Amino acid sequence: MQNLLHNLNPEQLAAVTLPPQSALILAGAGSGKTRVLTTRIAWLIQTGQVSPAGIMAVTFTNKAAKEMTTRLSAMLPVSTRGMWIGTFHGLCNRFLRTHYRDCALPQTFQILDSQDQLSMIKRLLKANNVDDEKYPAKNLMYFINNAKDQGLRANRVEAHDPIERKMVELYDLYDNQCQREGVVDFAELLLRAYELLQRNQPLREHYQARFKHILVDEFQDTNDLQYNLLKLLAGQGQQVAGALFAVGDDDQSIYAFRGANVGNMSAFEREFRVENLIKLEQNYRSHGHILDSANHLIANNSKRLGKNLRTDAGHGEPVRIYEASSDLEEAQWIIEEAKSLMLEGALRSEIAILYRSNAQSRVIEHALFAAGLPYTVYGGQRYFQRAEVKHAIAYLQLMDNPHNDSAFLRVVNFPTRGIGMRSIEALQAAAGQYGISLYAAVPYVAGKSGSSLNSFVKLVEGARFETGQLALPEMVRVVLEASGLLQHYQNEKEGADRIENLEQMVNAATQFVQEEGFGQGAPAYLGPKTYASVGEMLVEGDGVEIIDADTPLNVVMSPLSAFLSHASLEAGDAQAQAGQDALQLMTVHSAKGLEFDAVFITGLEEGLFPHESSSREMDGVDEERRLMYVAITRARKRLYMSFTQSRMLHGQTRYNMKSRFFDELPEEALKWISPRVQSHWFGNKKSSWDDAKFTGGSDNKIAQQIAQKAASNGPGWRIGESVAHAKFGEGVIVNIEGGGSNARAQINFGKAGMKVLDLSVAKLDRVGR
DNA sequence: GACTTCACTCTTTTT
DNA sequence: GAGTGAAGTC
Repeated sequence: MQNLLHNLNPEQLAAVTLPPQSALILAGAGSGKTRVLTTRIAWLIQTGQVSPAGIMAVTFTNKAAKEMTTRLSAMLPVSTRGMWIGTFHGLCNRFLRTHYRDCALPQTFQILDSQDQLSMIKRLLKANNVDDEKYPAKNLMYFINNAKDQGLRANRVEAHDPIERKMVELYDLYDNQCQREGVVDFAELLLRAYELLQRNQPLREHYQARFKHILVDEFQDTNDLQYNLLKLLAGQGQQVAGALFAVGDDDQSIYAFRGANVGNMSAFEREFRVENLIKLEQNYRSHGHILDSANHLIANNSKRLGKNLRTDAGHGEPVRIYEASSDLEEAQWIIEEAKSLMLEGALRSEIAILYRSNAQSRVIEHALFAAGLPYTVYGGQRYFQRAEVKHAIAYLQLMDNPHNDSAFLRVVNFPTRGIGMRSIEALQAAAGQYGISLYAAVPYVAGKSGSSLNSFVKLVEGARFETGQLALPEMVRVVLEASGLLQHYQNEKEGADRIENLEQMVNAATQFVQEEGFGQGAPAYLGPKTYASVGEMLVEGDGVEIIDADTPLNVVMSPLSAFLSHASLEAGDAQAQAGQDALQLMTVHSAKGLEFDAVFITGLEEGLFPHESSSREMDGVDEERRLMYVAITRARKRLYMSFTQSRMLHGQTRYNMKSRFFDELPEEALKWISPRVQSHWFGNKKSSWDDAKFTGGSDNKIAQQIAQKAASNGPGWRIGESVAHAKFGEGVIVNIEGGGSNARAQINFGKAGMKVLDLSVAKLDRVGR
């Protein structure tokens, strides 16, 4: 045990060895919070205070859960089996699978991902003749998820106006439809679990008694429903209360947009009468200048629990800041800097390029590709989200639960088999009339379309019959063939990648079966029906069935059901080119929890970072600032920031001002390395930018256009230039009209808005540094 | 019914 | 720019 606790600093040690009471650990970035969390679990078990089955550890991402499990197995001689370690969604899924009857779900219920949820809502709107202009599907989806995240069913949502009343009505219809189809969305997983525990006392008491220690990672990201679920599980206010050990950092709360409520931290402190509050402020990750920047920036947020990171590492290198002329040039600069880092010996995988939104990766990817540098993009199009993979999954879903209409519609005519709009409409009418699924409605459709539908049903059932005894990977292989998907893509010109992805699915299934402990040859369908005979079922209280704590996944789920859950819940990290040493590209959001020797934060422009939509939301800019804080604190040794004068976004060029966050960084930690070039588009003055970059492609045209426009206005002002106005403050020239003494400039003054000023009259200053 | 083309919108982050 | 949905053509 000495081993376990050595090398912990006093605060970490105190946190790890706290008595079994509720505790709140304020853990700054890079302060070793995962270490504290896992060491505490190990310590609790090694000191005999709790058995593995008494532990529940909740995270938000699958990555974090996996990491925790790995670290624990390294620390503990005992197996991590029996502990409940996972994401909120993963654990709730497991819980609902175990108690599917008690929460009125079919044993093979399936999970809708956001895509499926949206398409389902669209269908619902259509079926009910709702004007989708007035009630956009996305809004309704947001409305529903929001309600669920707060733990509210339709009958408990307050409607303030007719629009909301209608939305509530649709919410109810939506829930009914889900129930008919035997599908649940993400939020529903949590809400069902919560309601079941709420309603079912013996069950609740069983779990309360079981989980002596509940540990929550990234507590600042919990939403109201998740917090309430934790309260219920911990048995807050009860005699047998479990200890809730919450680790979080209010400065890293970046998920308010999906219902996260930082207020849960102070609510927790208050409601659980937390006496043990420990701050971890010693940072082991970043050099001084980087940490100073982070501290300085985040100090601009008002509502904070208060925390300042310190480090023993020296100042290190200053933060380098670069102003590029365009997004292309920004990418070029990143590549040059990355190359020189690698010359100094940096590993490619230790260099991260971060951006605010996924759309920004395109330009950088392009440049990296052209430069021949290997890179990996995280997030974005994930494996299980790819169209061809979703198609294959849909066939599997239909075989496990034919009433999943989303799956049905996805593949009923893909590959095409002569079932068109009219057949589908007839089918939907029949299904609506009898209140049944599309699959179940097939017998009610007569005529020609009826017979093609029938053969589709036969296809699905034939596949099920054929694969009845096969193991999951073999089953997947058969389905890929039988569905005609493989053949379809073989005939397609650009189908090679897709076929590869489909074949990859067999591997994914093989790996999954192994990792989850399903027997190598276990039939894909078999599993749940056998659990009663395994003797793992206990009966308590009013005949409530409780499968014992240690029941592994393979007892409550068939390999197929489990695999389908996995596909929805894990989405598959963009198939990481394992082993490949590559540059890491990702959004700031997905960088959370990671660290790199060198980090580039790109696109630091007003409107992009902070994002323009943030100014509309309450405390939106504060959240953007926290996001920036997360980005900065990812870096160990080197930090780069960049912004550009012009950027191609959504098909048009935009001219943004540099991000306000630059003004919130400590000047002494920064080094501005952009060349100060006034008019690099004019031929006479050679800029230090490589003019070669304008020699080809569409950018060349844009550059010429801009140069022409600028030239016609004589020396002085050009588009993209930063200016200052006595009244309006700082701005960026977005456009210049006319010439000579008539020249007028359209200037984006950010806070003061867009203005058109007469250049011969307006008093403008150049903004230099 | 299948397939192509065109016009249109919506562009933040994700379990 | 991409993805969607509607309309047009075979």
